[in-house]
Amino acid sequence: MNDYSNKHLISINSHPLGRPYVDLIRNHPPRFAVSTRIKCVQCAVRRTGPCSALTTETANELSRIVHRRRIPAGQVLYGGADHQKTFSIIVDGVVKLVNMQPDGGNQIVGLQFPSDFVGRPFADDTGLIAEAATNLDVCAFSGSAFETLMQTHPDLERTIFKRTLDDLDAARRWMFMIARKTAEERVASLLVLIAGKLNGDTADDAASVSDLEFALPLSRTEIAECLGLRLETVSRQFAALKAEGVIATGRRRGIRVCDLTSLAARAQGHAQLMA
Amino acid sequence: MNDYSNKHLISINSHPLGRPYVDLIRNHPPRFAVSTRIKCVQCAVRRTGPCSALTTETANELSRIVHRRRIPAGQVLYGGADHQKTFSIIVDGVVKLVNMQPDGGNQIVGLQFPSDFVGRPFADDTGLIAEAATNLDVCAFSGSAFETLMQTHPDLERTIFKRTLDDLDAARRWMFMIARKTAEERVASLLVLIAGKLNGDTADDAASVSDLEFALPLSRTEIAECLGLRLETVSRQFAALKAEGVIATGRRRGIRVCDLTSLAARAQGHAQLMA
DNA sequence: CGATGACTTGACTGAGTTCAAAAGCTGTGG
DNA sequence: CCACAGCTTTTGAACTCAGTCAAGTCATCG
Repeated sequence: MNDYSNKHLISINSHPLGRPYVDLIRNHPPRFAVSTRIKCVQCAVRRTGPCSALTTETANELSRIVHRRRIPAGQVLYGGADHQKTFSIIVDGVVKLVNMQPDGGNQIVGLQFPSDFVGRPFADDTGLIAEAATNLDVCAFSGSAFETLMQTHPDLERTIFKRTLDDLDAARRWMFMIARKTAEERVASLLVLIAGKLNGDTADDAASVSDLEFALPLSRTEIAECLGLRLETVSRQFAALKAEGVIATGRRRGIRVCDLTSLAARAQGHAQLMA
Repeated sequence: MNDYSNKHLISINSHPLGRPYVDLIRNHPPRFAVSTRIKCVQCAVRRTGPCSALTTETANELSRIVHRRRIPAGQVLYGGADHQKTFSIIVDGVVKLVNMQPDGGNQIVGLQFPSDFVGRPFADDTGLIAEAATNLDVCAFSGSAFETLMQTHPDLERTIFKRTLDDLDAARRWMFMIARKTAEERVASLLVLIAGKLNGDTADDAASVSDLEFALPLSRTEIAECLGLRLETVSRQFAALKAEGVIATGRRRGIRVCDLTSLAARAQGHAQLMA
């Protein structure tokens, strides 16, 4: 047993994801985006990303216009003041889609994880911005080059189309969650979602119960903005889950899911059915 | 002044939309869907529907596989038990997209109006169903024929792609509304949305203030399911808006927006700023 | 007419918000 | 190393908006 406890702590370095989340969490001095050409063969998301669905010919065309970039947390990928149109495929890190309101209250309307596509073809401003929630590794494409490529390669367009349809389904499921669930159910749902995404949705539930720990990519405020709650409410729900041994929290947004089954049950509103 | 009052009534027949909503509201004995071939030139949505964006060649191909149908309120267009895959373009009426939950509480996650495209390419079950909220006139396409046509006609696929992106934006805006607004703001927002859609979003706000009346395509229960509220709450908000002279209600879901400016202000949460 | 279903109204309750204060974490500079 | 500032997060207590339960009204149709 390691030093994770209900009271504190953990060495995040040892979390099972094997991804440099420690790196992502610390507020590095925002360095300039590093742009390099990389080989897709080495890519962490080459099996699950949009590029995996393309013909080799299209994939080659894509790789010709791509730049691998590191993007610091907080940077805007699209939308907002500067409408520099770029498209990205997330290799590592999390992006939040935010509906910014002049009068303060922001609403996070979507999260994008590694292998997700980020961008809005065919429109410049939809009132949304995409912002790096953590430091990011992305494959970035200039807007014009990418849209041109979409025109000439129907398989690319169809791939993005399918992802858009999936995003739409996800948005509607999310909407249900916000509209109908209690605070506990919402928090549990988000934790299940994030835990699943950060594990690549690979682990079957039973097997991964033992040591599902990771660093939350979002602050309490951001979680609240996701769920349509106040940050105090989110904090209280975390405290409740912790008190019941369902989760444990560590330093610096470290979190361990101690009982995924129970957490998933709570996400569905069956807290009382548990032991 | 007609017989619309704060207490009651109106002749819905005379509403300014010029559409057969009276017909839609009465519960006709559900007749079998009438299937006919029609000429697109006569189509009420030929300027705004997806078909308007196609090359004449593609439009001709489309018109070859289309059937105009009347669909009674309550019928499911896709999803649910029978996954008969069809795609439709709404000519008249309103479709609701419902997230059905086994434990009762449904959530309406989207509304589709005349000229909107209804269907889910590339997937059979997404947990959603599309149901006619009113009687419907639609252009219906068999799933296989339509998807084949999409494969061979990129302009068709792109048109649907663009609509999907718009739907996604709309879904996310809606999400914001549900997550952050008060009951009054939600009800006002929905009324503004519906009023706009039923007028084809043509009238500029100021001009149409005088006589914006129409028949609500949704019951109180459905409105509540849209907004993440209970029907009692919706009813109370209607009562409040009526008491303040912002709207007037008529028989059989008839409604008149007496003060669109005030209604829009309330939708934004500025009720107190009004006179 | 009386039955059925949609809508309204009332009284009470409670989950989540709001306001306020304290505690924890992280980085800085002496 | 400690003290401090600027954060985020936690905790507490009072309040409020919308939910819940329960009648009651209205509309439509057989």
